[in-house]
Amino acid sequence: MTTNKKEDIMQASLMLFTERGFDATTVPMIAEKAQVGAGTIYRYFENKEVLLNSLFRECVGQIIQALSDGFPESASVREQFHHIFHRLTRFGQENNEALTFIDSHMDPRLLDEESQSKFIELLDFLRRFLKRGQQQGIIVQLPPDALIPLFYGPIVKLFLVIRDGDLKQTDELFAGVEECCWNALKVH
Amino acid sequence: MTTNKKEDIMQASLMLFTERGFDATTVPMIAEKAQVGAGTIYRYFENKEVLLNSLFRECVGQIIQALSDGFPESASVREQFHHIFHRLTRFGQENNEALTFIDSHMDPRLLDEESQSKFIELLDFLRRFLKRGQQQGIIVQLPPDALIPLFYGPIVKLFLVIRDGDLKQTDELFAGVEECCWNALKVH
Amino acid sequence: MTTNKKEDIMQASLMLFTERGFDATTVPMIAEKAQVGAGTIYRYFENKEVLLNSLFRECVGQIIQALSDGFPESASVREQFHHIFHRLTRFGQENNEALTFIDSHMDPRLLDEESQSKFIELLDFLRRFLKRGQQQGIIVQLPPDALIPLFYGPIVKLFLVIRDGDLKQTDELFAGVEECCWNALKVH
Amino acid sequence: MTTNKKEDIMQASLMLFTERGFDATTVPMIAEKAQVGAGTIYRYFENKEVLLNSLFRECVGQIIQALSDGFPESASVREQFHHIFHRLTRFGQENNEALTFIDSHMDPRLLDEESQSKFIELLDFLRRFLKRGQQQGIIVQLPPDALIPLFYGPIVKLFLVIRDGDLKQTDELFAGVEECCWNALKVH
DNA sequence: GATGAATGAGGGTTCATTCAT
DNA sequence: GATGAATGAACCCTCATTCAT
Repeated sequence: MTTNKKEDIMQASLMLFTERGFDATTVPMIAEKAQVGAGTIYRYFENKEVLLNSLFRECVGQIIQALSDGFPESASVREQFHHIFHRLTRFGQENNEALTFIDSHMDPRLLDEESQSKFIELLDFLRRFLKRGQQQGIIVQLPPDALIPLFYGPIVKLFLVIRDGDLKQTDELFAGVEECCWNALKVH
Repeated sequence: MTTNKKEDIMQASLMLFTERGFDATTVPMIAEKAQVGAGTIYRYFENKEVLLNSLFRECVGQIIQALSDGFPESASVREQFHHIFHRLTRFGQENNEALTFIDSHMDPRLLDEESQSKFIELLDFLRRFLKRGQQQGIIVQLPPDALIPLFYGPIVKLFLVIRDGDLKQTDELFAGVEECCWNALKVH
Repeated sequence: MTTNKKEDIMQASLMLFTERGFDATTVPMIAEKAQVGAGTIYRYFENKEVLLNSLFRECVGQIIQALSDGFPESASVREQFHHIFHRLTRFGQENNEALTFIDSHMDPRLLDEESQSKFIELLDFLRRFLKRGQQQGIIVQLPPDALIPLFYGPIVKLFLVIRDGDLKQTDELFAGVEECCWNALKVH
Repeated sequence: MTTNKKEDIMQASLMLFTERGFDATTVPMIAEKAQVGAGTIYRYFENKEVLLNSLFRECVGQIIQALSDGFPESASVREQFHHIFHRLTRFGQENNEALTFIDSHMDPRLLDEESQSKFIELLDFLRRFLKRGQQQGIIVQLPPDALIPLFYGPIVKLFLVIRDGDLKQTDELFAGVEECCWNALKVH
């Protein structure tokens, strides 16, 4: 089977968009990294913006998948949080760019309706978890949208710091940060 | 007194860079918003990139100023954290763009040495605070660079959510988030 | 076979640079005359200045070629001078712009090292000829750099006058001028 | 008396136009060299092009003056040529730029009617001299416009070589070149 | 299907010229 | 009269996109 060009293009864009940003990434750059002709990209994606949106949806979808898959519905809130945190960091470790890419391309000027909906789907998953925790009196009573930044923000930033080489990713580190984030959320 | 054009240009750029990003902001856009001719911008800034760096340094400097000014050197770690959190959120409230602008333009491709140093100055201020707290056994023993995201990240994200209109900024909200962030940092 | 765009661009630039000068020639002008898109020029030449230098080197190279090719090494000084004068004027007749172009673009602000070297190569060819003539006591004892203007200058100017339509180019004219130039050089 | 600003501006332009060419010389450059404000230039000259033309006419006028003044109407052709050659080189020595400036700015796109007429006046002076010499059978029978390059061209080029520092200007040099040029013109 | 040469709209930037001081 | 800050037209150049091969 021939190598999957569409996959190559998406992989190359992901790296370049993450590294340089959408605007600073040129189509020829993507073509070169993906080892395809520039015109080939237009066979798979209507234009650069559509490519971005496909990529964005794909990445967000993967995260939602990672979070939903095997989610311990009936476990304790703490255990559910562990699942979320663990899956998020594992995803980040396996696919370092995706997390950063999503975070730095959440621009309504670039994302279409569908991409934005997809991201809201992710937020809703997190909101639901938080609300259940609040109903059980375990998670602090603040608007969920104010709570999400308390663990999602640190995770994203953490991978940025790691990527810059300023921090080594170890299980201890993630365990420590998880504990901190949980302390941020839980009622004391 | 004549209006200060340089100030107008910086103000306009700040808003546009924050809103659209550096690359998606054109010089004519800045000129129009600042109500000056496009050429005028080049009387004050060598080029668009220099303008970005001036702005970046200015904003980071203001934050450092806000944090250092009246910092309670001899107060408790908790009180010092309150100072930092309060000044940061007050700065964000008074100057909503600046915080977001800095966070979204920390690109080594765009920032020169001096700008990066200036930002490190800010990080060092926060690192010193965290280390003192750790020496007193009050703040958890994790690398400071892993701790900074635990309160700096949420604050930045919070203002993004606020700017998108999804959340109203109230004293209660900030007080609540401060408590959460402190819980994330402190030893339990 | 497709038309050679690079060749078209060089031909168009040669005419325009000669007619209007480098600074007064815009890239769109070149594109229009060469019947290519403006962007196409940048596929073949890094920028306008590189185009100028390519053109300059090409033209100087052609002259050197025309002079060296079949140069009568063992003939008399007079015959060698005839060769030089004849080839120079024939070159000027066949390629009217090139001579004028070179003469009017010998600007160290525009020419790079390599272009300047190439021109020195041409000068050296002429200097060597003059020195041999001086050693044989046939050409007057003045610095070669003062002698070159005595025949190279008039030839260039002659083609300027011709181009302005003030003079018709005939064999008699060139023969007459050659005789004059030789009289300028030779010991009487 | 205050320093003559108009004179300063012309002097500064002469140097810059000669050194860099008309197009590569900016009005602020002239202002700085002339030690006046940029706006001041427009008090004396309608625009940059008018300044060029004033300068051109002034320089050509000075040469005509230098040639006409004390011209030995009734002397021999050889003596008349000596007068012309001597005055031209003396002018070049005293005012190195002017000669080069004129030669490199003889562009119909830049010069107005009047400037071109003024230059024709200079040419006519030279043409008259040549025709008289031809009538006396002393100067070769070629179109005067083909003869002028034989001594005017070398003189201009000579000062270029001198300015580039490749040749020292001495009386012997000029005497030698004069002899050569005369040999080019005279009937043998 | 795949390519990359070609295009031209639109960006950053310069600079001749104006005009309020 | 003199100034130089301000302007905006016009430059050079980039790059998303097309299309002949």
